[in-house]
Amino acid sequence: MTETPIPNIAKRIDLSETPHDPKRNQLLAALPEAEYQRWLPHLEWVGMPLGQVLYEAGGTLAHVYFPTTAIISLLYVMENGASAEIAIVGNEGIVGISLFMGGESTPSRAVVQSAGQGFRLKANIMKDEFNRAGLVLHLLLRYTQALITQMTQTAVCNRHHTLDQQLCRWLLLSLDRLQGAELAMTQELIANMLGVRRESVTEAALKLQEVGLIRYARGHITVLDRDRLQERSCECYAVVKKEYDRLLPGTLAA
Amino acid sequence: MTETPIPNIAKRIDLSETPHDPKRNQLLAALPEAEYQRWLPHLEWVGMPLGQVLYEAGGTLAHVYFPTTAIISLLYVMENGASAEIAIVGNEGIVGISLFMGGESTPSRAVVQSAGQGFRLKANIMKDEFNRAGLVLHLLLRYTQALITQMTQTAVCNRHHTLDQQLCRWLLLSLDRLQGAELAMTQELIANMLGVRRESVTEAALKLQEVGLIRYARGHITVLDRDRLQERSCECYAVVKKEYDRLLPGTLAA
DNA sequence: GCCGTTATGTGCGCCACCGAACATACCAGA
DNA sequence: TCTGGTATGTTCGGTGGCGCACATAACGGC
Repeated sequence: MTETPIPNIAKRIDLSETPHDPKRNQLLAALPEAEYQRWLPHLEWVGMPLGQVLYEAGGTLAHVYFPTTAIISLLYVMENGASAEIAIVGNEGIVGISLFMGGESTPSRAVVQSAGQGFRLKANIMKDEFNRAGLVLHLLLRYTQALITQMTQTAVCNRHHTLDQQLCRWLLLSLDRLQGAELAMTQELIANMLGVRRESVTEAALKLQEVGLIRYARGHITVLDRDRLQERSCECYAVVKKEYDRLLPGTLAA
Repeated sequence: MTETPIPNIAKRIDLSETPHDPKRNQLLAALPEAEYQRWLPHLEWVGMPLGQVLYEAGGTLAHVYFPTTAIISLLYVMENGASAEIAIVGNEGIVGISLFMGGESTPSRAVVQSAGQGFRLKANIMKDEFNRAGLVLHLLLRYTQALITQMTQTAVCNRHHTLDQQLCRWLLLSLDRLQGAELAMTQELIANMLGVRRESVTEAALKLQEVGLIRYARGHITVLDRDRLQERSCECYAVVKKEYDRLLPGTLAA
């Protein structure tokens, strides 16, 4: 293959980049201006390197996270080490809903799936803001419902759809939470997310590459034809997308 | 087989039975007394026959439901008619969380999985009560988080576990939400819930019957050995159970 | 420019579940 | 007591994904 060489992750995504606008997180952007101004001094910019664990299953949450350019996976890891992704959170959302839902923890883990940046807010501040009720509360609950839909479709998809379809869905969900059409992601990692073998991902990815939907090269996927990817995907992607759009208009890109 | 004849559902569960105590729903029982007294006049007793659809995917919710003796399935039905259960709600919970979560509707359906009774509350009353914030809100949100855990485990279970294990999990979850050790449920219905073929359920149920864990007879399952059922189940059941107990102590039976 | 590491491609037997067609058994009502 | 519907049991070929063992290929540090 004679592709142009693709530099590695560390070079392409500069984690030391100067902090950018918190409003690149769509949930923060959707806040009423008064709340936003109140939060601003508490919003702490954070780099999110690939693989970083934002919180561990069962662990206490010290912060909630608002990704801007990073993507976070909510992952359940079983006793035997096998894993399955429950949902994907990007700049449309918030990581750590159990904090304001009242559980303080969840049995799942939050891992950086795609390196990038974000902001975080201390747990007690988040709780206080949430408990003021009003618009913030309702915004966060609507977001949570959208997240529930994503989890629901994950369950359905795991039950009924082929790996091919699931890979398409997963690429589309990830793409919606990123800028650009490229993903830095090895097949090994994708396999962990989808809860399948790495070899199975290889096979599925090869098929997509053969029909020209994506281009794959050592940890870098470029989506070449988003529309046909969507055609090939199962209905699950559309259901989730539609629900995010309905509950949080303008929040999701694409 | 020379079992004692088992009368059919209609005879065993008398839907015309006089209304019983709303506090048989554990969420209602967990309400502060002041709230409970305020809700009481609005709580409408309802019979819930097998198969009744409490709300349709995408439909507007006129009420929220508090099952007492009934069990409700949250079910996603795909375009091609295949289905998959997302979560089970019994007397520990409430059906219609999207009402107070702010979405008003969900892409999934709520169906009576086991006939029984319950109470319902008009949508606007529920919303008003929720928006008073305070204890009711936090109780409902903790419940929602427990429900999210159940959905999460459904996704994981669908991905990684055998039908045998899933059937055990499903029986245990259902049992926890019922009184007694008997379930009125055809294999066909269970197959719809688990999103598998009826024949596969037959096979799995036979195995369980052979080792003496259950007794199966034309739409009636009797669980004979709960402990061994749990041993045979995957970790998913325990994770869900533990999370309900943690978030809503004393709410789940067994 | 070499070399260990990491990422991807391939082959093989295996098994759980599918889809379909069919056989049996039980129940309910005429 | 017959009869039609409903619930359950059985069989068989097909297939998607698994587990394992390798082969290849690209990168990146020296």
